Amino acid sequence: MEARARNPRGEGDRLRTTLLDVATELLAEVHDVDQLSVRAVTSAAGVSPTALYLHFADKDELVTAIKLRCFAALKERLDAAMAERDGDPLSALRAAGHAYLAFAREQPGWYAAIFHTNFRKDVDPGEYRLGGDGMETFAVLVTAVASCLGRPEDEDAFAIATILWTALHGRASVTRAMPGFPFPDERSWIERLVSGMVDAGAAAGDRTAGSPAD
Amino acid sequence: MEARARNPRGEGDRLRTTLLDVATELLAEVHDVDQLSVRAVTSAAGVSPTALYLHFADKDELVTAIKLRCFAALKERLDAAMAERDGDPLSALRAAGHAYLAFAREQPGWYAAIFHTNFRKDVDPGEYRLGGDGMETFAVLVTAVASCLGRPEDEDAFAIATILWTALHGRASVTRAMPGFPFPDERSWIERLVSGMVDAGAAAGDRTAGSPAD
DNA sequence: GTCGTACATGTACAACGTTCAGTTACTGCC
DNA sequence: GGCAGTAACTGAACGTTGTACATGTACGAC
Repeated sequence: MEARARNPRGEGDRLRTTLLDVATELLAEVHDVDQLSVRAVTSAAGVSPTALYLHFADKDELVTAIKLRCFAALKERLDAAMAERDGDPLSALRAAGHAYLAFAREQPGWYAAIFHTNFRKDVDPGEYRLGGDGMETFAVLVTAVASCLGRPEDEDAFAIATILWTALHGRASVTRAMPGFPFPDERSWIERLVSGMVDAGAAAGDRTAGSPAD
Repeated sequence: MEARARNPRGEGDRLRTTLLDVATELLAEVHDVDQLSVRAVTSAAGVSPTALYLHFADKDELVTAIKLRCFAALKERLDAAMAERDGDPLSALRAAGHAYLAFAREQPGWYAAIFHTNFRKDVDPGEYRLGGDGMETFAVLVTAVASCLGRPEDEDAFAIATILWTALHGRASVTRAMPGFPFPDERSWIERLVSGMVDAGAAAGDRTAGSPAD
């Protein structure tokens, strides 16, 4: 829609960034990547539809790039929430849970993009992975769990972290798909989840390691 | 594609069933409702594309009907798994967990359909709900949790059941979106989840009710 | 000035969901 | 038997989608 001057020579990549900016912005409004059309993105960027293909092989590649951005935004939010409770790992874990659900609630389009699956039939299933930011973010969770347990980042901490994450994601996902579902209030639910799993982990650790309980 | 004789008078509704049958079957192959086109469904049913609109207002209504079927299939699977362990609620809970993940793994299209969100902008958000079968299925989970705790189906049992469900759904969803994620093996993961949450619930119950532990 | 190339645009196509007017064939009525 | 009525379905067409391919345009180097 907007008038736009062509980029100077050597600066063609600027359009790539612009397209990503615009697409991310639009995604915040439509709440679903499938609702985000190539034409809507390019037109909002002030460019012809086919200009997108100078910077992305197809829409899928655009979406993948958007996913990375959304993941980074989520990571930022979680990091901030946990940093506020630095020194109190249990409290940090709860804060992360609230931040996670808040992000999913307030930015449903971005959140959904992270978990979006493009099931083209010619897909290489091993291709899909947790992007760099993703694994880093998850590692923060594992660290927090480990320090709650007062133990190194072993398999137990990892397993507990996966349970916390999947439960949070599950609640976010169910809330989106079935807004009517009568979830318990967020605070008590997260409290139950976090302390339940951490306590179980601590008990298991005591049994195997023989370390004293607090 | 197939040749097809028109239905006799008064039996027009048969096509509705046929379309649902065919669509459900195709969905098992394509793994994504968005990949399921009206034309593919109608052509597989041996009928013109527009015939679908004699029985469904739009594709959305078709998808909604499919969702109900998929939910019923999931419920059937869970019921069967839990029935096998009748009398041992903890074991039944674990079996349900395995059955749940197995369903999501073996019928990804059906499973995804259950949680599919049609985010048309003219949506009534309160409209989306856990269908009849859905709430029933969940109620079974609540019952199992309650009998693990040896207590009535109170808020605790409900809250624990939501955590179990969301964690299971979360794992299924993450596995689909990020097949590379290194989850702990299913058996130990479910064991940790179920016993962790149930133990926590039992401990909390003891504290509030003062009933003896077993 | 004119040439090469980086940065785009314009046209076109097949597939999609959907609308609406039209066709087919069975049923009850005279 | 003929004919109207209607249930069951088709065909053509529209706007939108992702995308391929040919084309245009302006700037820096010679």
